Amino acid sequence: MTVTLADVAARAQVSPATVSRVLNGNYPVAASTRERVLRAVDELDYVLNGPASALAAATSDLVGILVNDIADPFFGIMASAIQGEIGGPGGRAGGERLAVVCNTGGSPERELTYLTLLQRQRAAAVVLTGGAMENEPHAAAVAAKLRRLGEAGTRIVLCGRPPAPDTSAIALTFDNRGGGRELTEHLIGLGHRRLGYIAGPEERTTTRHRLEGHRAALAAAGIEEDPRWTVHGRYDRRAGYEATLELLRRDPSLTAVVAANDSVALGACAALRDSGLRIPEDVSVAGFDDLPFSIDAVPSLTTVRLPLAEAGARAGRIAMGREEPPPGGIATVRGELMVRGSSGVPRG
Amino acid sequence: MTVTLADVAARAQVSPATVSRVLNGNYPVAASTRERVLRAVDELDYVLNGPASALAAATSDLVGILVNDIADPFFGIMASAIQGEIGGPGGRAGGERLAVVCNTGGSPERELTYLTLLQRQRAAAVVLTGGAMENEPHAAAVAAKLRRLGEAGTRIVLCGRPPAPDTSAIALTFDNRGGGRELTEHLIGLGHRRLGYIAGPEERTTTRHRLEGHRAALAAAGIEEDPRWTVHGRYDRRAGYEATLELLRRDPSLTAVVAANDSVALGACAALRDSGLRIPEDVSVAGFDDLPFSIDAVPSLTTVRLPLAEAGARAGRIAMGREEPPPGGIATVRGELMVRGSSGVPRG
DNA sequence: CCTTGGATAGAAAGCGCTTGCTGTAACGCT
DNA sequence: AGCGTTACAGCAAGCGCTTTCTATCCAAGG
Repeated sequence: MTVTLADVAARAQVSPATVSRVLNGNYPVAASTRERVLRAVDELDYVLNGPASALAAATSDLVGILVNDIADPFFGIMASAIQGEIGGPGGRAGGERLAVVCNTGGSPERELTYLTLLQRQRAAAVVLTGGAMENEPHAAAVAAKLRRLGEAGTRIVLCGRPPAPDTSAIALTFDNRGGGRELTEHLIGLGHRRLGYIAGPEERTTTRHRLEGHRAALAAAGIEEDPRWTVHGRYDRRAGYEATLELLRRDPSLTAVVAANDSVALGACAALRDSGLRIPEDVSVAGFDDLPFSIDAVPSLTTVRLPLAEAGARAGRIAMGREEPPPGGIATVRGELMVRGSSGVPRG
Repeated sequence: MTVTLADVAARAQVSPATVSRVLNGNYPVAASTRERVLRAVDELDYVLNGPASALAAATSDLVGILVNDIADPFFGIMASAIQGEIGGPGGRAGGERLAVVCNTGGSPERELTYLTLLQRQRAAAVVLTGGAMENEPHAAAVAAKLRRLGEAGTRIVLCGRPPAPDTSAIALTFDNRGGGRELTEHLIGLGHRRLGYIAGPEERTTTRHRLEGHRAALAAAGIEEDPRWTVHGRYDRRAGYEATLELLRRDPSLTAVVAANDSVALGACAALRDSGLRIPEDVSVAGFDDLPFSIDAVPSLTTVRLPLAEAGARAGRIAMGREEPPPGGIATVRGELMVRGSSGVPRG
């Protein structure tokens, strides 16, 4: 049936142990023997049995990447960068590791399920991307899971996610608060005093941090915030569209709309246009993340650029043990304000 | 150290065999025993050892999804849909399957590497998304790999990819040719006679099929194509921008630009604007795929909608054996022309 | 009251690979 | 020449689980 190590060994006239060692290249094997073995492997078209190998060696070459929404380029870009650092050489058995992307869809249960599945597969490393849920029992469950994974030797890296105390997880955290604050300061600097804010889903750290930054900027400028100015919704275009209509209904005098991210901002732009308002003459709009399409919006989007690819690559290297973790296991990744056409001086 | 089946068995005062049977639920176990076992599992916080299980049972619960570019929503949307159908119950051991997304980056070598890795893991199924390379030796290598995977019992589904003859692969193919033709017919119908075409990378089936559709429409309308009107590039915004400038340089009298996909079209729009041309008054633009952001372009993009999520979901179900494959193992998925603001009657 | 059979539970043989330990040549040194 | 080394190669013991076959118990049938 399927070719096994023993078959290769027989064909190469050596013991299975020798074949294994040739394949793993972690033990001296005479060049002539190695060649004979490799030829046999080739001739028989042998493919290592991953599970058997993982069982015997008590390690696997699987690396898990958890994302909230794989259809969102925010995660896609990070995942791509992470995977780019993982696919390369550096491991056992041909130096290939299987980087796998798991889509939680933002669901706490699926997040835990995937972590269990990865634990079951004895993953070599796990990278969790994006914000975390602020739901206490869930957070505790995740922390417990991470602790157990860490104890089992799985390296854990958080990319764009707040640190997980009491775990061995390395955290590369985005400075969402700082970025949010800078963005709103920019708008205030232009003269805006009545700013709507379209926040992401509640109970997410990203949502809260960006909103806190926004409010900090308002407070620093002595602007008293009107509760009507904040609406929560999902992190997508549709939510931005609807939230904007709602904001306009609540207070038509708003001169700026700050969105939780770029997709939401795009929806906001559409809603404003459909309401007959010009951007930025009537209302300024700002996003967050600076995804590739943001520059193509008309007018192009003022936003905060997050170095997603760089952060992902770094997370990937750390997960592979190819880069030193930051001191204290925590690093903050800052965003950069990108001022573009969608923000301007308010009318009147 | 780590908890094993035997530990659970000891705690529940049963044999390991019984624990295994409780966990897999494929053999009668008295309710009282089952409960005792489950309690022990819970108390010890036991997690099955995936590799050991896969080895003993000669099957695994891994499902691979190959994508060309995970940062591109085109693939993200499909991957998300596929995964949505796979994550659910229906398998062994808790009914969870690990759907893993592998990013080939469009590289033939990585595609083969990933297929080998999945073969090594004895994946339960593999879904390949997106166009294939038209490089003969590579195509043959992939076909051989797929054949071997199929023989090993791995179910194979192609989603948005042409059929692979002589393999057991089920194919859900996008009608790129038909879509391309319809799109160009629309533009011709508006009165355009000089149409630039920004094609994707050569050697890809998707690129060729869309281009063939375009040319078929031109031919049907009796328009002789000028070789200067076609430029090849990558499937991203940047390539679209540059290709458009090149097209304009070659023939400033073009009245329409057809792009290989929406991202490219967005880049084309930017280039046209930067060249001082209005859309669609001076030049019409069309894309392909109808990704979520396309409707937010200004003007919104005329394009061909591909039912990515539906096709992905179907592919996922077929991969899980929960839906009958189409007759002959091949189904064609049609696109739908979406006429929007970026296409109009040519000037003059 | 013994037999028959259904329902469970256990014993044990692997699944295919890795690796510590045990040979065994060939080599270099005094 | 004799002996310690070095450099490979092989043996065999698992890794933790699944599953076939067998054993046991008990209720029902004769």
